[in-house]
Amino acid sequence: MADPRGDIPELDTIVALRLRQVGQRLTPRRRSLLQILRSAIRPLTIHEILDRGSELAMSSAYRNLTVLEHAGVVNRVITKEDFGRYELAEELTEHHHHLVCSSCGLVRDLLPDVDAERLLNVAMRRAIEQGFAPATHRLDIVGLCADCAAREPA
Amino acid sequence: MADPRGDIPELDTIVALRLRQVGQRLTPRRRSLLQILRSAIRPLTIHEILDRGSELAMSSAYRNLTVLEHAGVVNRVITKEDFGRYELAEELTEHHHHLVCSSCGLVRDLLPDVDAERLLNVAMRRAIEQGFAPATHRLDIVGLCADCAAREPA
DNA sequence: GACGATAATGGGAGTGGTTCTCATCGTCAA
DNA sequence: TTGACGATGAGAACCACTCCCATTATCGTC
Repeated sequence: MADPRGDIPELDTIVALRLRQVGQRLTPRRRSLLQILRSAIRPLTIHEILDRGSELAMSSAYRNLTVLEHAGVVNRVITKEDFGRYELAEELTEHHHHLVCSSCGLVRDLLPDVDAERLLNVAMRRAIEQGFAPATHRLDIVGLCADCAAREPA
Repeated sequence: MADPRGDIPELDTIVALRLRQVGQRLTPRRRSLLQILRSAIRPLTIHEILDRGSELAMSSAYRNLTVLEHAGVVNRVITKEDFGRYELAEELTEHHHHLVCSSCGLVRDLLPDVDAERLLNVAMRRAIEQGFAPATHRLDIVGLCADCAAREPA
């Protein structure tokens, strides 16, 4: 029922707290960046962000996204494309995976199911055995989106 | 017993075939690139490749890695670092996942286990339900490597 | 083995995403 | 109001990567 990207009343409060913990403030620019990311249904590129954000300098966008990422409220998503995409951190939305189209570069969110996540813990445990301290994971399903699959019969 | 990165007698044969299928040849440069990747225990950056490959121009390295990737024998790995890493395609080694250190950027291979793969099949099936045609997947376990964990008590 | 067509190579210039610099502006406390 | 300090924005700088093109190697054919 509740859309995970919908209203999170205390989002500002949470974000302000996180920022304060790393010695940063919640400025108007940062608030509008979060607003833009919150209303998106997929990770956005810098240009998509600038298009939606009025009066936002590119340098400020990059700088603030980095600050927000460091504060743990924004996540930089990496794909096969040669530029980054940004989304709200999972803790502020929901843990999810990505569908990545290898043809057109489209990235779409995919909510995982409970059973799948449980299985993943096994992989985490094996990481620990190797001296690694796992914090989270990234799962991308790579293939062709519906549009590209229709276009490429191969 | 058998090290997955060890000798694969017909590697050249397989690679030559794959290249021919996309209208390319197995040249000395490409052979040496494969040799370098084969002897590595983790995905290599361009600079690591150039350091190990004598007399290899950067433009040729990039061009040939792209050709090899297109032929399906090399895989470009993306991390949080702002440059790519290359490894032999899974079909020539073994399907595996990556441990990615969020602090120092280290990438290490992790052989998957049956349960983890089962999870992925679940995720793939759900991708199909959404009109997506999955071809492969990427699973990264993100956290702190042993060295960074020791350095950062947090 | 020589020749010609075609592809591969390598150096350097070009491209574009991202970061850095710094002068200016805004914010907050006193 | 003032002063200190952080945030902002415009553009320069940076760097991974790609493109261009003259040179060189490869392969089939005579």
